[in-house]
Amino acid sequence: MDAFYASVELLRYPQLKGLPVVIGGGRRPQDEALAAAYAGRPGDIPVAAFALLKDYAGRGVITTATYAARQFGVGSAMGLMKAARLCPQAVLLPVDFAAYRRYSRLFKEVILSIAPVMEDRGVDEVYIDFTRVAGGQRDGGRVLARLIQKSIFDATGLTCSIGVAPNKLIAKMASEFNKPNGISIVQPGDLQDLIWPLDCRKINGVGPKAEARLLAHGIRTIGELAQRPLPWLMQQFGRSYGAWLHDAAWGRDERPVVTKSEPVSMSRETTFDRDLHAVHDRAELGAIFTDLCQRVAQDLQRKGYAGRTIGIKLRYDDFRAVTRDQTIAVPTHDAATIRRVAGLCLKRVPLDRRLRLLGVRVASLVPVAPHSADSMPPARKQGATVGLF
DNA sequence: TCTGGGGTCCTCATTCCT
DNA sequence: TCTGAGGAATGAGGACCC
Repeated sequence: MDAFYASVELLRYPQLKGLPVVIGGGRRPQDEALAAAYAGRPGDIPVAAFALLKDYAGRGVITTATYAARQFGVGSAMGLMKAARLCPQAVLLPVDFAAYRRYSRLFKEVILSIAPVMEDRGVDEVYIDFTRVAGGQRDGGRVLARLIQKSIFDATGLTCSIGVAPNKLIAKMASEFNKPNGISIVQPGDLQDLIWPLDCRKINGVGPKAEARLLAHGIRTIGELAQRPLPWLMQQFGRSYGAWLHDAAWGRDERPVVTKSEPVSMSRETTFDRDLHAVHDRAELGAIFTDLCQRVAQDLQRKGYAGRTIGIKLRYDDFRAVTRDQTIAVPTHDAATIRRVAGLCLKRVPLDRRLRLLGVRVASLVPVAPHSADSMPPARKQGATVGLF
């Protein structure tokens, strides 16, 4: 084997695994006090203090759910109202991104102290190249994987699942084999026995659309995909995606573990409590719009970026989404400039239907010196520039 | 009573320029 | 002057991921 990679996933709130618990639904002011009760102590959540799913009314979705809750058919990305029908007795916890970031940093620090070549894949997932880690090859990588698991648990109280394989593609699939808190090792010779029986949907990069198209051709498993000739796949799915599917089915993936990356865009968006109309709810929409621009500007300034491409996204009440953007000559992170250009974009979309979502995005980023907290310009008063609609 | 928020990457069409 | 190829930049939309 040329290289070992592992993908690691945090399992949140493992101590609640016996109870049906879902996390999601956004964060309301009344959640703050509850969150304070368990901040920093994920093992000691006052479950009784939280709402039951059946009492929820709103537009949120589930961020994650315990295995006990999943038995009722609820899971990530499902609307909370639908989940409440399936499992009304489930406990609903509000999301707490500040806590997730804290634990995320902790768990990545632990890994970096053991294996320095790490790729960040979000709040609870990383790839690791431990080709050059001392002892990384012992027992096929199992010894090192165990050490990482134990170190993460000691530091955070959280469990994780680890997949070890010749490349990132297979390591990711392997990490799913043995959840939670498992270690799975897949060697090149295991492709036919362990990977080919899986549904194509298990490939990271095959989503619901690609799965449906594959099924339409009678292709369900990765093994069936592997049997299709490359030219046929390229004809059906395009040169690039077809070739990628073929490689994936044969377990080929040459992507390195990337330790550094620059952001491409930053955005803020919000779904309204109720659908808003550009004319009837003009003042409310204008205030939200201004606020989104200010928040993007603050994000850019805090992280030290400016961007040339400014855009908007909106979603109508029928769930159609449209985007518009415009590129300006000089990169900016100024809230008023973003507001002005985003306003021009807004003029280019039809506003005859009600809206459920509005977003503002800045792309084509370049690094600039970050603003320190005390040098940040004060946020402009909301409503001061209402009236673009 | 459906369907969040914050991202990346890809494709395709259009326009402008050489 | 006409036509066309090809590349870069831009803009819109969509698939996918955590």
